Amino acid sequence: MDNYTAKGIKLPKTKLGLVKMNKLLDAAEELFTSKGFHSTSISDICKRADTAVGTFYIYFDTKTDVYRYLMWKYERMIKELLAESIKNCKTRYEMEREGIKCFIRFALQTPTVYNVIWGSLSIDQNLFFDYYNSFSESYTKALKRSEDELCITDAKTVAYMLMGISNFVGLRAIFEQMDDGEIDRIVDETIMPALSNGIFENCEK
Amino acid sequence: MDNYTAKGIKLPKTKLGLVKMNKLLDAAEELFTSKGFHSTSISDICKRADTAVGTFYIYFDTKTDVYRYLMWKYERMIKELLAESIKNCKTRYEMEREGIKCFIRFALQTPTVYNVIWGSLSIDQNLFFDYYNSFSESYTKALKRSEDELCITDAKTVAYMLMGISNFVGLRAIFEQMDDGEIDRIVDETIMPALSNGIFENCEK
DNA sequence: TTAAAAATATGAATGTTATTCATATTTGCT
DNA sequence: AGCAAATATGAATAACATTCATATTTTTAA
Repeated sequence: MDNYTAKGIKLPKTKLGLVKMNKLLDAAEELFTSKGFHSTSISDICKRADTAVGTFYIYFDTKTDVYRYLMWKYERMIKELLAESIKNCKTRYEMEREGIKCFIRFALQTPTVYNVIWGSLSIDQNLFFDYYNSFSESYTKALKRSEDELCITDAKTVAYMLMGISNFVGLRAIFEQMDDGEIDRIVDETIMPALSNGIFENCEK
Repeated sequence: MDNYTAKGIKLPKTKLGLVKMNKLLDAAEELFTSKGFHSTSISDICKRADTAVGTFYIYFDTKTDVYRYLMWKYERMIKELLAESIKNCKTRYEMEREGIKCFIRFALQTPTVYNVIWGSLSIDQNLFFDYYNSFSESYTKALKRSEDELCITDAKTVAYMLMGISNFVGLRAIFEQMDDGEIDRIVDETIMPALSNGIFENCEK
């Protein structure tokens, strides 16, 4: 098995190797962002990284493995950002507000996160499944920890609802190129009131 | 311009042509959903449809155009199912309840809808963008028509929230292979109460 | 019914891409 | 320095999307 990580990536053993590999990863990320995964060729990546095609295959088994690596990177990044964003929150309400804002801001800055995560469906369904399973599990646990602040009976369904809201409003933020002010307004004035009072007329105002 | 539709598809003018084109469409749909877009080759499609490669290009400009046609078909199918599901509803509350149930049931029966719609991100971002733009516009208009039954100020954001909820709970229904009874229970006992009263403890019970 | 015109069918040819491989160069170690 | 391991290289391979010149079938209209 040599030096393989779990991600189809073979780690370099010299400084030169590390430099080359990072140049390849950066080039791939930049090109996936601007041109998309499938219209980026390996030779595009290698040209931008000043590297021969063969070198690419020293570090990555396939083009998909670069993708897999990116997905793993995004998962870590999002979890860290979310943890950081709610670290000073006192209530579950505040945590939801800050978590949702954080996710939407991240989506706007990193729109390729949708390409990578949702695009995994066309590459390996297990990647997609594992990603959302891991995410919904964390979210469900967090909601259960705050059970006394919530009036819900099925935390897992609520976790999926909240993930859906963040993801789809994040999508809209990208479509409409919102700025941070607009995100704050939408979360504070529409999403949080809806989560507090519901959306129907007979609810508390 | 000849005989092109808006979808990169050139319609046949004879019965033979229509038969061939439909065979190609059916073959493509089966292969895209089972193997995915990128691992399905034109020659795979043509083999399954008993057709020469060149014939494919009489009816479709590119492989992506077949995909575009499939997305358009799903879009129509979902919109028709939704319209049908709410046709006897009196209130917006009932419409949301039935619409959400309908979508989740459809997702469960047709899990490939996620592969096709979300997978479009890795094929042509415009496909994805157009799909959700069209959907959110319809949803927003519907919400505005029921404005007096809702306590919302930003219908478009709420439309995205509701799409997010349906899509993500639909995803969970697939992950956990729910049956129709479980879908009803989740919608009736968790989603609709959350949409009526919110999810936080201080809300109306 | 029939022949010309239009539509459709065909698969070999073209250019591009992901991946492999034999060979050359560089690095780390003693 | 000198040797082995690691890394670099780009031409070669195979598979693919798309094109095209040619053959066959269908429609049109006399």
